[in-house]
Amino acid sequence: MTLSETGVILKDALSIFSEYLQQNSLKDTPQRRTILKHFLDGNEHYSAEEFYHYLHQKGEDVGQATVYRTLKLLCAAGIAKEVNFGDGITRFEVGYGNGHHDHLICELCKENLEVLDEEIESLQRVLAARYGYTLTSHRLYLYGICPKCKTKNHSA
Amino acid sequence: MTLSETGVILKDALSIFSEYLQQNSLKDTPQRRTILKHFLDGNEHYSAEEFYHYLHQKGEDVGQATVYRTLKLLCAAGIAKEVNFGDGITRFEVGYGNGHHDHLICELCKENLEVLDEEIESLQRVLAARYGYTLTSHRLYLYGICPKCKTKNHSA
DNA sequence: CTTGTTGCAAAGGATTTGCACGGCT
DNA sequence: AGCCGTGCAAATCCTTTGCAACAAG
Repeated sequence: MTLSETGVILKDALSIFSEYLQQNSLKDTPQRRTILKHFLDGNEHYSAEEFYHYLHQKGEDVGQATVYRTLKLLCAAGIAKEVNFGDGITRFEVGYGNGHHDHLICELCKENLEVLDEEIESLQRVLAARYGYTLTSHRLYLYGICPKCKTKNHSA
Repeated sequence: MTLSETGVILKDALSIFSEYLQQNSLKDTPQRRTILKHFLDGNEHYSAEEFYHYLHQKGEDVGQATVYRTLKLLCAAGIAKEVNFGDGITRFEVGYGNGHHDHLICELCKENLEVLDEEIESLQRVLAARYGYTLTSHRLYLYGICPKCKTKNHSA
């Protein structure tokens, strides 16, 4: 089940977006709606370019520049978040209705889980405080081998 | 005190590099030695381009392509490591004689501390295992405000 | 001598931007 | 009507690559 199939996130995100646009005297255009709709649908970690192709596969015709511009806009509106797996490509994930999490990425099949451990989260604050820092955010990427790939490689 | 001022790291890194070059039938050129020497000296988180300019400030004349190629080589030899603060630029740090660590970055002054907490490290393994993953590596970036910047902003 | 290396400049991939036209409010 | 958004293509940024001259083993 994708996020938008819940029928809840989509509606809220749409209104958040409309509100954001109004408050910033920006315009509510069909392209922006299209992008938001499919972005919530996808629920993957698209790069701007991947997402552009995804849209075209879905029969939507939106310019590449508009995709880049709108994904940024969605981040500004708090609906999307940038993620960065270390391969130099900026990806985007749904950042609304979906709290903070870290990423657990299989090095073989690239499967990507969103994970969270409160103890780690709080130890990070403690660690930062040890140096006098006040933590504002963090990014944690865990790389490993997923159970499926472990099995596959044993039998191979 | 920079790493190379210890007089120890530099020597070891040089021999590791020579050894690596020999074992891979690669050549020990003046440019490669120059780059390695200043790389250890710098002890910063340079991007390839920054490092290229740094070299030229130091009066060394090495082509940009050679800098890119050699930094990669240093990574392959285990002397350098790529880091990625999330701004889409690949940076390099000394990865030899300097164990694993995470990064604590001040959002205001960009000061960058290398930090480590064993408890966090081990909880990461536990977290991955919870999903059946075997952890191979991870990257943790903590963003916050350093004590100096906190003071500055209070008085301002 | 053979093979790898260098430096240049051109190519590349990802992302941004200038501009004229078209669409919201 | 006025102003913002769109799409295109050109521009930019960072990085890689092809190639001919050159140097290390």
